[in-house]
Order: sequence, then C-alpha cells, then structure tokens
Amino acid sequence: MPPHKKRSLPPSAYLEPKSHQKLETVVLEIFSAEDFHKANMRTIAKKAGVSFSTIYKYYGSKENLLFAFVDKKMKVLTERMVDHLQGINNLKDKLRKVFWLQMDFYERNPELGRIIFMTVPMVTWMKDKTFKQKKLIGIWLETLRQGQDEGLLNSKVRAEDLLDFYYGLVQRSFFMWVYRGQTESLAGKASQLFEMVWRGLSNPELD
Amino acid sequence: MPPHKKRSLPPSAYLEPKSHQKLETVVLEIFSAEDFHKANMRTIAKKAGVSFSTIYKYYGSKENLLFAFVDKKMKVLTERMVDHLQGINNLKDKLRKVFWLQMDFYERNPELGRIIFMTVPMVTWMKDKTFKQKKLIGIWLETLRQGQDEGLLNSKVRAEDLLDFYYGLVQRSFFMWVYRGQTESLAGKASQLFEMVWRGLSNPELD
Amino acid sequence: MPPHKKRSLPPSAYLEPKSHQKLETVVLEIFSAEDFHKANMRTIAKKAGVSFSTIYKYYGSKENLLFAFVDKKMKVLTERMVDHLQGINNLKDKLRKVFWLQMDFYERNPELGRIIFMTVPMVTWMKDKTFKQKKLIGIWLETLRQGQDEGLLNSKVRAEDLLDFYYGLVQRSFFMWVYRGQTESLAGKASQLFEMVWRGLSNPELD
Amino acid sequence: MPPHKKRSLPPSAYLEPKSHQKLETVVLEIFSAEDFHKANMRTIAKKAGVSFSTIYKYYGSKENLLFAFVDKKMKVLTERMVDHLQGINNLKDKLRKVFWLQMDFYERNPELGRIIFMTVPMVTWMKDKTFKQKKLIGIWLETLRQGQDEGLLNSKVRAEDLLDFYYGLVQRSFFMWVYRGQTESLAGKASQLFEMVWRGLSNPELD
DNA sequence: CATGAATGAGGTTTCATTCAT
DNA sequence: GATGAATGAAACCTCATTCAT
Repeated sequence: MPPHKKRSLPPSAYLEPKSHQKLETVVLEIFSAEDFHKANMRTIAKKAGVSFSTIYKYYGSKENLLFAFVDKKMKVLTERMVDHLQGINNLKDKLRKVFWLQMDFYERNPELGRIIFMTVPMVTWMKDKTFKQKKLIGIWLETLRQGQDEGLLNSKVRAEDLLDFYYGLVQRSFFMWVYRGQTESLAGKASQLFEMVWRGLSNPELD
Repeated sequence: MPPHKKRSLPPSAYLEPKSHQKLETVVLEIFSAEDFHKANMRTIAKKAGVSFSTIYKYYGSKENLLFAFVDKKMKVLTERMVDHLQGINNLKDKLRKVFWLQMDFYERNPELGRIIFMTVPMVTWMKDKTFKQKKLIGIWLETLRQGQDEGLLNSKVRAEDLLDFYYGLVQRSFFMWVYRGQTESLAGKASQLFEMVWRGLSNPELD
Repeated sequence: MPPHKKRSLPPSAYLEPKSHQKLETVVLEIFSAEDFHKANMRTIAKKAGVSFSTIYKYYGSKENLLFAFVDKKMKVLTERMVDHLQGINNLKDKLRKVFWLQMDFYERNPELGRIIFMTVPMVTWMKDKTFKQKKLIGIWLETLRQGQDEGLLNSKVRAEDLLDFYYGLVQRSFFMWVYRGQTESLAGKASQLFEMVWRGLSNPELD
Repeated sequence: MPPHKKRSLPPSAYLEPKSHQKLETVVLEIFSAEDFHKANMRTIAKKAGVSFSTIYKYYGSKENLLFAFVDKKMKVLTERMVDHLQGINNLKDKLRKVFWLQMDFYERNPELGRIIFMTVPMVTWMKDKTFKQKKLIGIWLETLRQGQDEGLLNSKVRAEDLLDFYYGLVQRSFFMWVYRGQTESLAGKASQLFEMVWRGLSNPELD
C-alpha cells in the first residue's frame, strides 16, 4: 500500500531507508540549485539511484516529493521554536532566542532556505499544508498578543502585523545573505538584527 | 527592425501600441494568476490577440516577455522612489513617504506584487537585469548611511542591513495582505507599520 | 533503451510490433502522397496511434523516420536482387529476372516507388546510408564487368554506364507508369522492355 | 498590374531587368544547392537585393518563382530540340544530335539539371505546366511512331515506352555524373551512350 | 507600388506524469 | 511492488505567406 498522502506514517515506512536517505540529499540539492520547474525528475531519480516510477508511487508528484522532505526538515526547526515560544518568562529573551534559532538553522541548512525563499514560488509553497503551520502560528500570535496585553509590545497594530515584521526580516536577511555571497555569518548578526526587530515590535510608549 | 534584446529603445517602438497595450494587460494577468511555469504562451498570445510568433520575435522567450512588462511597470515606482529619496530634508518624513508610496503602488497594482513576490521564484527574478536596481539601491544606501552619520539611524549594523529590514517588511506585508484576502487597505496601514520600521531603524541611543 | 540511431538492431526491437506495423503503413502512405516537406509529423502520429514523442524518441527526425521504413522495405528487394545476381549462369536470363523483380516489386509497392522516385528529392535520399547500396552495386558492377570480359556486353563504356542505362529505365518506367495513371501492369511490360535494355547493353559486335 | 501567372508577357515586363537578372542567378544558385524546401525565400530576396514582398508580388509563391526561371531556361533547350526533331531526314542522326544537345546543355547548366533531377521532388515539378511539354512530347512521339512505322524502331512497345527508354538514360546519366563528382565530360560520353540507346530503340528484326 | 511587420503552421525538444509489464 | 516505455503538453524556432502602411 503506497502511502501517497499518508505522511503520518513514520518516514521509514516510505522507502527503504537507504533510498530514502539518498533521495533526501538529492532532493534538497537539486531543488535548491534552480527554479522548481527546472528541476528534473529523471535527474533526481538517477542521482538517487531510485527509479522515478518508484518516486511517483511514493510521492505522487514533483511538488509532493519536494514538500515531503522540506516538511520533514522544517519540523525540526518548528518544534524547537514551539519549545522556546511556549512557557515564556522573559518575552524579549525568548524572541531573541527564537530569532537566533532561525538564523542559525538557515545558515546551517542553506539548501532549505533557498528552497523556501528562493527557488520555489511562494504561490506553490502556499498550497502545501505545512505552509499554514497552524500550531506554530497560533503560539506566535498568542505570545505576541500577550506581549501586547502586558504593554510590552506595540498595540497599535494587530499581532499579525507584528509577526510579519518579524518574519519579513528573517526572510529578507536570509535571501540577501545568499545574494551577497554568504560571506559573514548569519547567526552572528542575529543579535544586532534582533535588537532592531525588538525596537520595532515593542511598545513605543515604554521609552 | 525588431528590438530583440535592445530594450533601450522606448517601449513604444516595440510593437504597435495597441498590441503592446493588450499584451501588457494579458501578461500581467496571466503571470500573476499562477506559477511562472504554468503560464502558457499560446494562451497569452490568443488572449492578447497577438500571434505567437510575433511575441517570440519581439521578446525571444517567456522570461523576457514577463520581465519586459514587469520592468516597465517597476520603472514608474522606482522613479518615484528615486525622486523622494534624493534631496532629503527630514529623513523620517522622506522614508515614511517612500514606504507609503510602495504600499500604495502594490495595493493598486497587485498583479505586479504577485508576480514579483509570489508567482516567480526569486531566483528567476534575480537573473533579470532590473533586479539589481543599482541606481535606486545606491541612493538608498547613501541615504541610510547619511542617516547613520548624522546619528539618526542605528550605526551598529551596516546600511545594507537597515535596507533589508525595511524591504523585508514591504515584501512580507504585501504577501500576507494577499494571503489574508486583501481585505483592509495596505496603504492605510502604512503609517503605523512605518512607525515600527522607523523605531527599528533609528538610533537607539537617541531615546 | 530506445535505439536512436542504432539501426543495426533487428526492427522488432524498435517499438512494440503493433505500433511499428501501424507506423509503417502510415509513414508509407503519407510520405508517398505528397512532397516530403508537406508530410506532417503530428498527423502521422495521430494516424498511427503512436504518440508524437515516442516517434521522436525512436526516430529522432522526420528524415530518419521515413528512411527507417524505406530502408527496411528496400532490403527485401535488395536481397532478392543480390540472390539473383550472384552465381550467374546465363547472364541474360539473370538480368531479365532481376529486371522483372524490380518492376513487380514497385508495382506491388507503389508507395515505395513514389517515395523514392517522386516525393523525396534525390538529394535528400542520397544522404541516407541506404542509398549507396555498396554490396548490391558491387555485385552489379562485377556481374556487368564479367559480361563485358566474356564479350557478351558492350565494352566501349564503363560498367557504371551500363548500370545507369539499366537503372535509368527502371526509374523512368515506374515514374511514367504512375504519371500515366498506373493503368497497365508494370511487370507485364517488363519482358519487352528488358529486351530493349538487353540490346542496349549487349555487345554490338555479336550481331 | 502584377503579372502573377501571366507569364506570356516578355520577361522584361516582370521586374526591372537588373533585378530580374540578379534574381535569376540567385534562384538557380539557391535552388540547385539544396532541397527545394530548404531554400529560404528571405535569403533569396536578400541575395538578389529585392524585397521578398516584391518577389511575392511578381511570382506569387516559392514554386512559381522557381518554375518561372526554370521554364525560361528550359525553353532554350526545348526549342533547340524541337528544331532538330522536326524535319527528320536520317532518324538516327537526328536522335543522336538531340541526345548530345541535352547532355551538353546539362553539362553547361548543371544548376538546371540539379534542380530538375535532384533538389525538387518530381511530384512538385509535375504540377508545373511546363512539365507536360505538350509540343515537344508531341513531336517526339510522332517522330518515334514514324520510326516505328518505317520499320526502323522497335514496334513491340508503345512510342511512349521508347521515349521513357531515352529519357531514363538522360536523367540517370546526369544524376550519376553529379553523384560521381562531375569528373569526365558528359557530352563527351554522349556518342557512345547514344549508340546504346539506339540499339535499344531500333527494330531488332533489322539485325 | 514597394516594403517591413505579422501570422500560422509545423519541426524539434524537454518534461511531468501515466501505463503496462 | 518496481520499472522502463509511452504519452501529451508546451517551449522554442524557422518559414512561407499575407497584411497594412
């Protein structure tokens, strides 16, 4: 029984672990190198040593194939973020940590970042269920709203706008880091960049 | 003499104005609706009432076709931004104006925004010559550096990072505005959002 | 493994026998009906019930497609001619037999004759490897030279000219038979026409 | 009034004599070099220094353009043949002369021969009105029939078959002369080749 | 009337996806 | 269940021919 959309099964059920592992490497490599639509399924299959019919059996389509592996990788980051966002003590410290977490993660997984922010059109990406990140977003919004309620964060805009403010910088920073040649460390700049976001987010009346 | 790659000629020299106009509408419509690679050249030709061959004669490829019209539209925004950035008096007012300019522009040209930020992979877009925007970026950086020198803006990060901060919000705001259904006015929120950016950009020691 | 240019494999290895068979019929039908360049690949694919891409995968080009089938058909005639030309006993009887063979073959395969002599420019046909027919021509020349040596055939011209004399009639007869509406039997006239060729070929001093 | 199909007007009425002359050279050169369908109208126009729209105005189509010039050139040969065929005294001498005439003509106008026998599919050529050569063929057949009636020529076949016999050799000889590299003189071999045709044509009972 | 521009058709190529073994 | 073959769609490209100025 080919799993197709049943991605709730443990990954090991998908393919032989070896092929699965090889495929992961190849998928991230190929999709991060060029436009989504320039990536070639036959090349992927060949490089991974799996017949492309098998890939179709397990993943159903090019998009699903990509998303399966992106989702898997993103879960790691997402879970770490969830951990840090929940059970807030000091809001600023938490947000700083989460910001650094992301910068560090994309710096160490630049293929992931390239795929999410550069080679796959947002519009394609939006169709994937993982995009919504309901749980994560929920926690974010709750956290930010709490910050607003406590008078720590700017209340003149909706919590969603605060989130956009935050994520806009994450995305742009990664993108320009790649564009400018990945010279300095992304995570290294996280602290200073975060200070800027924080000032943007925080309640102006506190000053 | 079809211009092919000689895009230095005035746009009116490309095709008969009528066809050119029709093509513009259709190109923006089609490419903003879906992924770049799902747009169909034959459909575009048919809808625009221009022959398939003529399009290839003038634009040479799918990418060129899209970029020709995107570039043209972007010039309008770009020039307005250049105007407002140059000859700064009050830095904050200028940046606020430019921020509003962009929000307003994308709100009134959502197809443009969708193309740039959503349907075309960044990586494709980066290859287009318009992407670099040397002049505009130059003015931005100069402006921001001047602000840093005058102690108005945060000097702990490079001017480039300030720019990323600014543009990250522009892009994310537009994207989420579309994602959330384009209900409220983008330009309407510009003022409040700008206050946030400004706080992020400005010199923390001034408080 | 599609054979591409490896036409040394047995024909049955090319495509599924059924498609191959259907394609053969359609190719001969379409290319014999009109100019080579008026034959439409898409129509051929549709008529043969084989996909366009499959044809290109196996044959690579319009010319290859045509020649693959022409070559195949010609082999039958060629082999029969080789059989009859080798091991000569009575020269005249042999040549008569071979002449009849060709007339009969083209009468029963008029599409073949139309393709070779009428719809495809000689110049195109000459580029095909089958055109040279090294083996067949070799045997012909040897045969004719032997006839010259034995004093049976005219020795005032080269064996090549004798061959031209012979083949000129074959081609012209077929062509005019078609042009005049394919009314009488071609093979039926073979005997009398051959007597003329023979008189042309034979040693005038024998009379 | 563009002449289009009114090719009865004197050639000088077609285009300015200079362009006309230039066009003739170019047309023969280009169409003799390659397949009819590989000849490019734009190249022809460019080489001849005439706009291709003008060519279309005067000739209406690629085929007409070619045939106009081929017809013109062929008329010279045809008229000479007519002269020699009419008013026969000694049949054999006349046919020999006509045979030589053709060989010599094609040897000195190889582009013509290439066009007629090699680069244009017979089937295309047949559609041109010049192909029929009613007058010439009429005289030929009359001549041959008279020869049959006088007991000089073989009466077992139709006069048409005698003609095929004759023309088959002309065509094949030219073709193979080109194929073999145009080394020896075509006209030089005419005499000996004619002896062969004559023996083929002539009444076997005379021997 | 002569011309450059536009058109439509069709060859070629590359893929994602489906089919049949 | 895994695979190679087949399919269909669409980009790309070149022309003969027609159109509009």
